Parts: sequence; structure tokens; C-alpha cells
Amino acid sequence: MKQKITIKTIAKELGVSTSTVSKALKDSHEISIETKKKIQAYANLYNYKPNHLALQLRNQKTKVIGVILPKIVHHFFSTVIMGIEEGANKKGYNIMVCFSNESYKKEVETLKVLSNGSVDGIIMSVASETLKNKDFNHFKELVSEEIPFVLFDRVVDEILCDKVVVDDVGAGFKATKHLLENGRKKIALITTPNHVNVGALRRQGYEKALIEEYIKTDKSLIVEIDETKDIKKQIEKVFEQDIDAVFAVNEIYAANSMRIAKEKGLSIPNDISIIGFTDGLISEYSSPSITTIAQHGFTMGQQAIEVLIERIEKESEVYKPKKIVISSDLKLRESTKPSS
Amino acid sequence: MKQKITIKTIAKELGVSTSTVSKALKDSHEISIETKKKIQAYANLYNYKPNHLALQLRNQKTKVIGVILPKIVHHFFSTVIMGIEEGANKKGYNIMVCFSNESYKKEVETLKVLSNGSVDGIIMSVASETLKNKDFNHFKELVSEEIPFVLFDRVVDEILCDKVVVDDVGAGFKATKHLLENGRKKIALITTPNHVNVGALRRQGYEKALIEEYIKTDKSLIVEIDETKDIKKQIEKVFEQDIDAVFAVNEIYAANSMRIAKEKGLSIPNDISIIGFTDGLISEYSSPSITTIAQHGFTMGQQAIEVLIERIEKESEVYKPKKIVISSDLKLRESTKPSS
DNA sequence: TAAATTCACGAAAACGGTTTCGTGTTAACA
DNA sequence: TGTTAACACGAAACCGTTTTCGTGAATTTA
Repeated sequence: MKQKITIKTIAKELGVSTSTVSKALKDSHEISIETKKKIQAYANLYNYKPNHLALQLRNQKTKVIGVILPKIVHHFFSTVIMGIEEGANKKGYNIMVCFSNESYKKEVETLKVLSNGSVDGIIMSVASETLKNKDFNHFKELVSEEIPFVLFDRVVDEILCDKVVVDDVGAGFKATKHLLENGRKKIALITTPNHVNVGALRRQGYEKALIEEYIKTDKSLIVEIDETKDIKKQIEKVFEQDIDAVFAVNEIYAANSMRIAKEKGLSIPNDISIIGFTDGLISEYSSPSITTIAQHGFTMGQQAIEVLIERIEKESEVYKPKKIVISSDLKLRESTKPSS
Repeated sequence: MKQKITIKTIAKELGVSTSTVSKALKDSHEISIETKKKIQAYANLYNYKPNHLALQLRNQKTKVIGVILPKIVHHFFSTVIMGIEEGANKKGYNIMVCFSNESYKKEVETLKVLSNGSVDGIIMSVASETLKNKDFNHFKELVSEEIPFVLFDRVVDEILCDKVVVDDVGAGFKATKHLLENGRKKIALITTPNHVNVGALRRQGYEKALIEEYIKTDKSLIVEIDETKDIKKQIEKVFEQDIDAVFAVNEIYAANSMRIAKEKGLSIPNDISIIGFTDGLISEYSSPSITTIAQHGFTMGQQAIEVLIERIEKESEVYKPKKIVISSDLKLRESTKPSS
């Protein structure tokens, strides 16, 4: 890289001190107009840009927010990023995005890198492996260092920090209720293993809705997908039973379910109804289009960055962690019949 | 944030100089074993972490790569990010991701922020508005400052920097050829406005394939989508003509085309064949699934970060910009008949 | 025993800025 | 004419770290 022009260069070249240059560039009243003009002209000519690193070191802040996501090729998470980025930019922050790839080890490493002063605060969603291990020491350490820190979507309750989540229980309830109102009785649930808490919560909502209708949960209707194996095959099993609806906790499971239903010659939504989660492109563009729970990722991102920046900029106050719950909506499409 | 422990604190507390502490922590032979033990124990106890900002300032490098994308809620771009991130991490770099949101102004601003020393190099894909304006001064400036810089996918030829692109002409040719081999004659092309160069190149491939079969390009079969308006409506127009195939330059256009075809009662791939671009989830999960050109975003990301880091780390060499062309594959699925 | 080495550590500069606190010169005032 | 205030600028400290170059004491060598 080309040698950058610094305040020192300007000072030497113009025969003044660095303080004078610094003040002149800030248009300080301490400096005479001629000197300012001369310095500013020179700076402009050589395209002087203040070195951010030096400023960061002096100000003890970076104006950068670290974001750690389990994955990115994923509609929900990329929407959240958008929300975070928009909010961050508005307040003059940039974001540094990293991925854990659902791995505990990578999550720990990434967190270590980010927490050494590279960022002013961190927003993250927990890797599934971490949720499974239940090893949260890296989070505890972060909290004890008092680094501003917010968790979203996949959060861990025992960590005292700000959190932004969707009302997963409510969403699961809404989805199931809608199917019941369609007259469905044998509703399959395609979900994640129970350690992924959002999956567990959506399941609670599912069960709650069934109980309200005096239907006993039938464990054989519940499939916990192991993502390391063939997803479609796992879902196919539940189709061997006599089911009339599917509630899938994400788009991929919903899309797979629909494909299986079609292959079995079932008509959607006449013979079987399908509801997904995450209002992504698959749900929108498949045919029939899929009724889903819209998670409002963008809003989540916005909320997360908002509380984080507040935490960063008003670090005086007593620390009382906030939990923000974003409500989710049922987005009706063609894969379910409208409730009667 | 809690007051961080620094080398100075340790030095003062232990009654030695900062140089001694620094050396002790690096296990230098200059320091006696007892002193080293004492210092290391203390550092460990108080969980000392070297301040990255100070290191960056001293070393004049950040080990951070800036990435600017036009958008993120997009299968191709998020795949590229994955590739970049993986490659960067391997070499000890982190990535700072920003978005231009297809806006010229935001692109310029973001570039300015990143080029003040916050990053060691930049990878980006150009915003569509910039391509339309044809105002590339911000890139020229970057190049003149000799900041390592690579463009991918949406590149601009006149800028002298490393580039990673897919063989768009070849891809367009392949797709069209495949349709022709299926016996299709009236192939609609759903593309972007011509200023988006990837669109223009794919169109060249399309035209080339037609010429080889002595078919004259029929302008009425080509739709240049204006994304600020309703996409579906624009595509519907071309369906008023008697067409037997659609080549869409991205997933969304392909999905929309399929939906329209279905609504018109056309059977896919019997009455009409459809080919998309970008091998994303929509193509995979729609039914029928969509034959597409796979762009290998992950590979592109890997290649981009590889040449960038090479540029950063061997800045001695003479600057001879590289252009890496990634070949793309036709991924056959249900929306076209296999070639006979 | 004098000279040369080795050892263990510290002082200071450097990275690129900002900011506080002088200070010498000139102009205004009494 | 002496005092004061305003003006325009510079010296130096600071942010946290690394690294070069000393340096005094202890040890080895001649």
C-alpha cells in the first residue's frame, strides 16, 4: 500500500507543528485563517484522511459492532443482518460479521477475537452445538468483562444480558391453532432436536394449542430432525401415518414436507395443510405458496442494535438486562385453507 | 465497559517496566524465569488481553478485510460471503461486511469509511446504481491509493484491479443451447437492464447460442426487468406471445416465470421449459424444481479472498491485475427436459 | 586482577492522532 | 508607558503496545 499522508507529513512540509495541523483541520478558532487555508488546501490536495486506528486508540472506541451468526445462507439471519446494519449505520457504527457455522469451537474463538477491543459491542445468536453442549462459559466471561452484549433468537436464559426473541411459544400456538380451526386433527410437527430452544418453544406452543382442543399430543407425530442426516427421509416417515397437516419449524422442513405430500399424490391444501416458519423466498415462491409464521427478522435486527448501542453509549446506568419479545404473524398463503 | 487491564497496569503493580512485561508475556529469553512467571501469573489471573487497536496501530495492519455487497438477502451473495469468510479465517483475517443496498451514494460512503485504515483490503461487488451512472471515481481513487482491492461478479472493466467473475457469456450460452437442444425455438429472456453487466453478458451468450442455430434474436422476447416496479407483471407481458421456453438471469425471475406459466395452465417442462440462474433454495425446492446455472458463489468468495490476501502480503511485486474466471455449470432439474 | 561477556532489565521512540497548557508577540487599554 | 488581553501557535502528554539500544551488575575469561 502507498505511504499514507499523515498529520506529521503535513506539519513537516508546511513548517508548522502537528497540533496546528490538527486544529486547522478541525477549523479551530485558535488558528489564523491564512494558516488554516494553507493547511486545508494541502490536506485536500494530497487527499489526507485521518487514520481511524489512531483515533480509535485515543478515543477508546471503535464504532464497530461485532455480529456472530450461526450461518448466513439463510433467509432469516440475512434479514436480521440487514436490520442490524441499517440501525448501526444510522448511529455511525459499522458491523463486523463473523460466523460460528453452528460450531461451539468456532463460536468461542470468534468471540475471543472480537472481545479484545476490536469492537464496542457484540450481537449474536447461539450456535446449535453450543446449545447442545450447554457450555456457556464464554458468554459468562463476556458478561463479567462488561462488554455490551445482546443475544437474539437463539438465546440462553441463564446469561444476564439483553435479549431479543420472537414469541416462539405464541407463534407455535398460532400456527397450530390455525390448523385446528381448519378442522385438522392429526397435525405432524417437524422440528429441531430439543436443545435448540426455539424449536422447543415452538413445540410448547404446538402442544398448548392441542391441549386447548383436548387433543393428546401423539409423540409419533413429532419428528426431531437431525440435520447431519437426510432431512427428507426423516420427514417421510411421519407421512406413513394418517396425517392431515404439517407444522414445520422452518422453511426447509416445510418445503420438504410439501414435496413429499405432492409425491404421495396429496392435494394441498385439500388433503393436507402445511405451515412453515420464517417468511422467506421459498415459502413465497413455491407452489402452492406456503402459509408461514413471519419472524420479522429485520425488526429483530433493528431492536438488537438499538439496545446494544444504548448500552454502549450510556454505560453509566445500573445494568438491568432487557428482554424484548417481537410478536410474529401468521402469513396466510395457499398451503392452508383460510379459517372458517 | 469495565476498565481493561493493560501492560501498564501490570508494570506498575509489579514494579517493573512495560518493556519487561511485554517481553515476559512473549516468553523472551531476555527476562529471568522468575520474573516471567510472576508476570505471566499476574496476567493470567486478571485475564489480560493485548489491545488490538494498539497492535494494529503499531503494525500498520488490521487483519480485517472489508466486504461491500449490493445486498445480502440473496442466495448468491450470502454464499460468496461464506467463501470469503472461510478463506479469511484460515489466514487469520476477519471480515467487516457492509452493504451498498444497490445505492451509489451508500457505496461511496462505505468505501470512504473502509479506506481510512480500518481494513487491509477490500472485496466488493458493484451496486447497480453505480453501474448505471458509470461513475467510477471512487474506485479510481482507491486504486491510486494502492489499497488492495478486488471486484467480483459485478465488476467494471476499466478499473485496474483484481477481478473474479463467472463466465457469464458462456453460462448464458450453455443455458440457451440446452433449451435449443430440447427443441425449443421461441425462448424468452428475462434479464436485468443492460447496465448491469452480468445481465448484458448473459444476454450475449443467449444471442450467441441463437445465432449458431441461425435463429434471429427477437427483441420482443427479451424483457429487461425494472426492479422498482412489479416484477411479475413485467414478465407476464412476454407470456402473451407464443413462447416455449424461458431463460431467466436469476432465481426470482425464474420463479415468477414458473408461477405465471402454471397460472396459464402450461405444463412444465412439457409445454414450456424454464432455466434460472444462481443455484439457490428456490430453484431446489420449487416444484417442479428449476434447472439452473450454478454460479459457485462459495468458490468465487474463496478465490477473491485468496488473491486479495496475496496482494496484501506480497505488496512488493509489480502490480499486474488478475482476472479469474470461474466456470459455471448447468444443473439439470425438472423444469427442462434432458437433452436428447 | 583487569578486561570481556553475559544477564536482566529499563528508557525511549514509534505508530497517528487529540488536547491541555503554556508562551511569545502584538494590540488595546488605563 | 506600563499592564493586560487577545491572538496564533508549539510542546508535551496520552491512548497501549513493541522494539532497539543502553546500562549496571555479575560472571567468565585471559
